[in-house]
Amino acid sequence: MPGPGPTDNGRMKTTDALPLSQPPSPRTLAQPPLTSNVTALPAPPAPSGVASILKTLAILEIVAERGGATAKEVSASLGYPLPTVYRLMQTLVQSDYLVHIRRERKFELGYKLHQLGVSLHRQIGVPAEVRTEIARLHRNAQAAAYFAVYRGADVVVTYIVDSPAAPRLTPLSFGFHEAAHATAFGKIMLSGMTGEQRDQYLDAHGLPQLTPATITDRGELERQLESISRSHVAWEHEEFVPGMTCAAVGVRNSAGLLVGSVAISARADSIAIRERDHERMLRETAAGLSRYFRSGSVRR
Amino acid sequence: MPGPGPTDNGRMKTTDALPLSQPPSPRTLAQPPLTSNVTALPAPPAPSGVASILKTLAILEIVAERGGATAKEVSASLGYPLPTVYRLMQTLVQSDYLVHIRRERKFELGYKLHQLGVSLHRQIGVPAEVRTEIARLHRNAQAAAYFAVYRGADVVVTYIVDSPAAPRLTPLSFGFHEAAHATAFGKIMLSGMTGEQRDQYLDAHGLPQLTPATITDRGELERQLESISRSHVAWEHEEFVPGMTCAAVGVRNSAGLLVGSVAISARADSIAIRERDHERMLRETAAGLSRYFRSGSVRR
DNA sequence: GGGGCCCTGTCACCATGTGAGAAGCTGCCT
DNA sequence: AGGCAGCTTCTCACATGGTGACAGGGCCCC
Repeated sequence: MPGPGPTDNGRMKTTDALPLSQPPSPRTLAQPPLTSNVTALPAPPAPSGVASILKTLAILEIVAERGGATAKEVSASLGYPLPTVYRLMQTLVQSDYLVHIRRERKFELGYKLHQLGVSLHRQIGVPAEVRTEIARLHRNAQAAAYFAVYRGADVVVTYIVDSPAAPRLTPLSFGFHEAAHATAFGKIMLSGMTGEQRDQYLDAHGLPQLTPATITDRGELERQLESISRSHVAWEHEEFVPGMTCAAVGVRNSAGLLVGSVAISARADSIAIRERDHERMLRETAAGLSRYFRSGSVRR
Repeated sequence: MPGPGPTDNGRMKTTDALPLSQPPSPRTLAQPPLTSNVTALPAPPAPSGVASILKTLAILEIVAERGGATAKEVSASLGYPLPTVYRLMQTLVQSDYLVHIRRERKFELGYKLHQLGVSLHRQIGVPAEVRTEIARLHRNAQAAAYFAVYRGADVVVTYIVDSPAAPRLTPLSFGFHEAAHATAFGKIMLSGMTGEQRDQYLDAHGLPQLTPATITDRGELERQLESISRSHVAWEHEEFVPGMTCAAVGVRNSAGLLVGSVAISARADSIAIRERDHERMLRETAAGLSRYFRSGSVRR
């Protein structure tokens, strides 16, 4: 068996069972080598949780990543014994989360995942007004345009309009909710939290260094958030993706609470010369959407 | 619906029918001993599979159906003890399949489901040529138009074009793969199988009666399939949805194998007068797509 | 301040999932 | 065709890991 290293046959704590190995989560990207000193940080995600379920979900994600996989491949890449893999996969097949394509001897994703994806979008529900305003912003600013909202404890991108000429930042897509400290819309949302909420959030997520310019010092971030809450606009210069810059403005509801934010991104050099223009367009879009969240109409 | 119900096809309406699902506490609950007599029914629910995973997936689906649910609601409607529900849901949260919205004390679907949905669509991958041809068929026939393919052991709808004036049959959407015996594209696919494959399929799925006109007799179905394999067109008159009728023609690849089928649906009365026209348009579309699957181009 | 929910621990039990081994089952190669 | 070499399913004894009653924080709302 091509298992990694010494196959621990005996009944041991299969501590390596951390199935979070492969998932293409942006969490694991951009690991600056740093000094390889053994940081005592409890970096590995807590292994808490029901093991068999984590295993099953890991299988699902492997199949998603590879665009279909055989049981053997799954067994090899996750290190689970073959009969276990079959049992778990059959359970997924039975519930329509996977499909077994016997002809090709492999498993692929099942249709239930389509339904769940649709349900997710329905739950998030971006109103048509938001969509048209973000599209308009994209056209006017000739930059990728985003809308993000609070959801639970996260800041989530819920709508994006871009084009080949003005593409989105690659890690950004619907559902993105990491790295608030390094994105413009993330900073807007952080600046709208109470100090306590912010502490809790930053404790949980940390300030990973994504580029050389990423703010990793808590004090510096706090100072910038302070200034953002006065100017009502957040900028981010190559702190998230090298060579790219972002700006965002908050959207508030009738109670004056921050409900979301509007953002644009563009190449750092191209946007620099037009900061004023871009800020104005952002502010106009945000004002229109704030009106919408107050009164149900974008028009003044 | 709650996945655990095997061979419960014909259950397609996504009504919010209370997920009675499986026995709440099958073992622990002391059953009134007497009544155990009979019920020699072959135990319709075959709860084969890993129980904890079925429970977890059932939770996921409850949250999807209701558009968010509290742990208590889940516990009540599935009959699982509260701590168990919390444990399972937290595991899902940890893997981004659920999100816990503390403010509203409820759980909603997580972003991983979006990624998985996207992966599913990528795996199924409907070519642009198919999309444009189906759209053209919809316009010309002024009827909802469908494309379905084999996938594993199923016949799956992968693309639909409809409009308010010519809406799709309500249970039909991307990923639909039930009731092959009652749909036109299903009949086309069944007619392209070997007798053995067909037997296996029908044994597994049965011929549930969906409307008064549904063919539920295996012999009658076989006879009709026979005739379909000669005429190369399948009709279905109110066998799937009352008042609606469907027609389908197969699409073949260079090896002459059936790879998919094209279908349209319309009100039974409106389509009746133009059967010839509709058949012709279906045949033209199917021929074009067959050319595409043979040579990579729709054009002759 | 108090009461009523949510939510999260703790813990002993034992049902449940686990994984080695081996037997079906295909389809491929010779 | 035969036989082989995978893939897939089954069986079974074991102890692990999940389970669920209970109880203790935490939070909001009355």
